[in-house]
Amino acid sequence: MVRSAQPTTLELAILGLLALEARSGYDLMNVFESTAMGNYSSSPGAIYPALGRLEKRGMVDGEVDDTQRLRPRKVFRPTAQGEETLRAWLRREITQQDVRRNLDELLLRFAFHSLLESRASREFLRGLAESLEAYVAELVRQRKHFPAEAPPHGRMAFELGIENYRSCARWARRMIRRFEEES
Amino acid sequence: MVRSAQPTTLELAILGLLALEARSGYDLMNVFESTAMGNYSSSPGAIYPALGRLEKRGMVDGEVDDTQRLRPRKVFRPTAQGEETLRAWLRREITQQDVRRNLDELLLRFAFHSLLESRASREFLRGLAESLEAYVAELVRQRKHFPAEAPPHGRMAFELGIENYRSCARWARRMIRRFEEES
DNA sequence: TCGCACATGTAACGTGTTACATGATTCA
DNA sequence: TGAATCATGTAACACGTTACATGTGCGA
Repeated sequence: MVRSAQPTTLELAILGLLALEARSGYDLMNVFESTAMGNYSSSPGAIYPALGRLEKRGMVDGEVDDTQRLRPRKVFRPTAQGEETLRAWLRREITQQDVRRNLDELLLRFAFHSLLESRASREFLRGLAESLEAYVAELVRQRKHFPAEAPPHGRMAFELGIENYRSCARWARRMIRRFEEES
Repeated sequence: MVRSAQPTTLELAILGLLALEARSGYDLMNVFESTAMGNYSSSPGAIYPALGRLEKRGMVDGEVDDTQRLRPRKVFRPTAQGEETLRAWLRREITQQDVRRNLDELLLRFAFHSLLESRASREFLRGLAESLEAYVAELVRQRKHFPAEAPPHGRMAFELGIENYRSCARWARRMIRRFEEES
């Protein structure tokens, strides 16, 4: 239970997956390899050390399962402290920084929002939509002042960037509406 | 001119920027900090060592400029070998791997395609669109076999992922058309 | 004289990547 | 017997992050 440096994204992704369902390191590797979470890297050299760190910090708890005929597996689940850390991460205020540099992480966070009350999700989505819309507005402003001699391909890539942020914002608004219809 | 390990994305981004225009480390920091290339991290602790590595490998060439009244700047431009490495990167075949895990890098590559003939860009875009469409098809297949008990928020995030890949594919197709209209 | 913009760097540290090592069980 | 799948790990290495250190000239 060592002093807790703030967890890496991989550690938080692992924590989230374990909160949904107890898993072994091998299970986690498969999730990262086969599902759309693939951008968070699998490979034993990342997973096992991350699990070790989480265990050392008292975030997860491993239990050996040798009921199966194969090599015994070590199945992890989050501790109370781990759950708390996870929830704190899920609830964290959305900053402009996050939207600019860590949009993927924000979406990962949202993916685990099933662990929170639906009220929290709605607030999260609202914050996300607002930050995205603000950022899009800024990008559009930047585009206006693009120097004429700027390379055309750079400009095209920039257009795509704007479009993606926009479509993400629309998605967030749509999800908010979906939540409101449900209640 | 040491044995050349394959360059990191940051190194290639730097190489591309220098190919567009000779710059100092400080200039590069500003580009990464103020433009939409912000996801590639600025900060002297990344830029200067990267420039050092590129110089050591004979990819870039630094020249001290003390015509200005301020502290002398070291302005870099790519060597012939650096340009070659850059072009090889820009032309590299697009793999499914790239689309899944490094879409950002692909877009960065496209942003520097002004350095190539427009024929190469069209081929790049075609490859990109095809890979994206194949990946979207696979994701849609995955979605069909989603277990019913899968957390709803994860599913929603997954939907956004599909949408983004789709919108990127549409962008690529649109850019191809734009190139064709020009010629 | 103080702070700011310009400008270049270094050192410690943690983490992901790659590659390797091991071990049990099942099936061809 | 050998390959495949299940399963857990370690070691070297390179890179980015953070924080620190330094130096110049200009304007308030």
